[in-house]
Amino acid sequence: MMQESGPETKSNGSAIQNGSSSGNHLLECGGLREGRSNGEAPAVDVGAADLAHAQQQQALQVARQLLLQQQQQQHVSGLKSPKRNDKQPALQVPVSVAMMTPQVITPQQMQQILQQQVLSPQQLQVLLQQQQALMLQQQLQEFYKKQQEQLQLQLLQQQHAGKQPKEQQQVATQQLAFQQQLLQMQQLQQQHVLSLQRQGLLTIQPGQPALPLQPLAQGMIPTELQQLWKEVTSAHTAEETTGNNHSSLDLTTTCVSSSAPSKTSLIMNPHASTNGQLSVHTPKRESLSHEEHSHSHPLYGHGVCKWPGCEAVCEDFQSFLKHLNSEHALDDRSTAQCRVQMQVVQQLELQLAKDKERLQAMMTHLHVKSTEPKAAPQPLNLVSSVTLSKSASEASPQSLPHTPTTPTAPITPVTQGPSVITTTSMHTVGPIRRRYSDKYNVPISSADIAQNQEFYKNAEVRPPFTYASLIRQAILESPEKQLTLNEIYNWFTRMFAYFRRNAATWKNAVRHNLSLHKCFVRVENVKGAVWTVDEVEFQKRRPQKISGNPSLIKNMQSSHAYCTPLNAALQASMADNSIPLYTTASMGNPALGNLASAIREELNGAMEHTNSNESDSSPGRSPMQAVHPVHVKEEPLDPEEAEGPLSLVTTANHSPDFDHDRDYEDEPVNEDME
DNA sequence: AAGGTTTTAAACAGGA
DNA sequence: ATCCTGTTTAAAACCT
Repeated sequence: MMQESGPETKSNGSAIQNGSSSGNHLLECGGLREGRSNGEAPAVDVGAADLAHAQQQQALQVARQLLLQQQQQQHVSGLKSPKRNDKQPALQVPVSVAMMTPQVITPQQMQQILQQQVLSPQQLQVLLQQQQALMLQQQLQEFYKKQQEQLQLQLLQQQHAGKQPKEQQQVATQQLAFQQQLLQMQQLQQQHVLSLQRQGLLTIQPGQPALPLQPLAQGMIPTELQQLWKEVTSAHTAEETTGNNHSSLDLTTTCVSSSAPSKTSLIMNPHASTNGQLSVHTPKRESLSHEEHSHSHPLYGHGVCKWPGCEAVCEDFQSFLKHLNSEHALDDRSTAQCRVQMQVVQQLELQLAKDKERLQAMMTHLHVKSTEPKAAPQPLNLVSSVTLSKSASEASPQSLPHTPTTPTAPITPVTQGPSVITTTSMHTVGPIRRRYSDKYNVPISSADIAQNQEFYKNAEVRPPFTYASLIRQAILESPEKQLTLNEIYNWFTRMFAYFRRNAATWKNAVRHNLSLHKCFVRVENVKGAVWTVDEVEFQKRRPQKISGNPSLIKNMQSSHAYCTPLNAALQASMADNSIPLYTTASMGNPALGNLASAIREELNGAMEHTNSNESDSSPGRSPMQAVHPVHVKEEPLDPEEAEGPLSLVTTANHSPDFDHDRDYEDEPVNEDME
């Protein structure tokens, strides 16, 4: 029965085969996504192939025309136009182009494209995103016009009327509000794109000009707008609105507002430094000098001071620092600007939440048949760190397009175009058997850490941990540090949605692992047999070591030396005590940040390694970057983050969702077969 | 590139 | 006979 499943997949159909094979390549290298998206012909009946092709061409033609129009408009407006567009199909048009061109596809045009159903879902999606971006752009421009008019009116009034303090304050207030709105709109667009990217929806391929965030932001604001901003800021300074009653916010600390941008950049930069799949950064950014990287400062970039409205050119970081201290010292003006920025950030966060919600609704709507509802709000890193293509085809080889929740390989049924939104974009993923070290490179938004437990509980995504690690975790979480096989099963199904299907497969794997690894000890009990963990053996099993940060490792080393002979429980608690160190350190690391098991594991691995071979901390491993103190410094540890990973442990045993003794039905491996 | 690890599949045995 | 548990082998993928 199961024997058949493997071969059957391979000989199943060309569509599926193509999908999964290209999907595998996809996993390996983001650059190939491009090729895949292009070359991928919709899986249609051979008889209809020509017709479909013609239709697709037609729709592509429409899309190209629209984009050409956009380009022309953009050219007229004097903006830089990427040159590759005309050569590339709609899918590959850089979003930045669309972002800067105030042209929206009419509903009719969109309808046309949609009705044809021949644009690949990716193409549709890009178009959709462009439309959203364009709407935003239009809003911005309208807003700009209105504000400009208002402002000029007010300036006139100010000149002619007597300068009464009240009016002055009013004007200043409005100017501030204006600044705020401008910034908000500007950042909203960035944020919007960013959010799309973080959802895994928007993928900028490495091969094409990536969306230049910074230039984009600047490009979106007409020069006069910036001029206006400067006027406003200077006017504001002149008037010295110390009282500033327009804002109810109390600027208790400047770090509040400054930490927000810094956080943003922290979120973005790691993304940029991954495999390029989700890269937001520009090629230009990539080519920044090492010095610049080492001096990364949220207020400094591209040799320019990024203080709102400043843009002073600073040749190097030192001069920037000087500039910062001299021009943006703690005074009323800076304080006011900070306050504004604070509000901007707040609004953006609100807006982002709304947009995310909207996106979720959109995807749910477009993806009725194959959406995993919980998948969208998940941290991006998780998606990228987890499995799929391959695993899905292995785990449920017959997974057909209609499979409701299986995050399958990019199978692209022509009749369900939109479903690919999730299968390809959301789950653009790594190979199934990635080990922890891989995930060191995967960035995470620290705020999402706490959600991961819920995520794995609800999203059918393969957890990036080995069976052995999971089994061990299950056992260690139990009060007695021992579990029956069935209880281990239950833990798996309780904690991971992924293990609620294909039970035969993973249960077999669990048993296999229990038997295979010496670290799992079977203990005869009155009621039967239970499984325990021999921690020493477990550590022997994994000589994988954490390199780098010797101090950190050494820190734990001493305690570990005493702990080694202790039983699993003691060691586990010891590891728990050390977790905050690693939690902070693993900020940029989704997989490690998620589960305490992984943290413990790494912890133990590191200590084991250090104990057995102190001088041999192999350098040059990217993983350690995530554990490096510099990150600790940049991302202050906040309680929520520190407790994120632990929450899995602490909440695991009282999950109301599942009945402990109720085993999930063994779903046949071929559940997806007709 | 080799060797170790992990996953998946499967055969088999013993007990309930 | 069937299911569960446990062991073992094998192959492939993955990782260092």
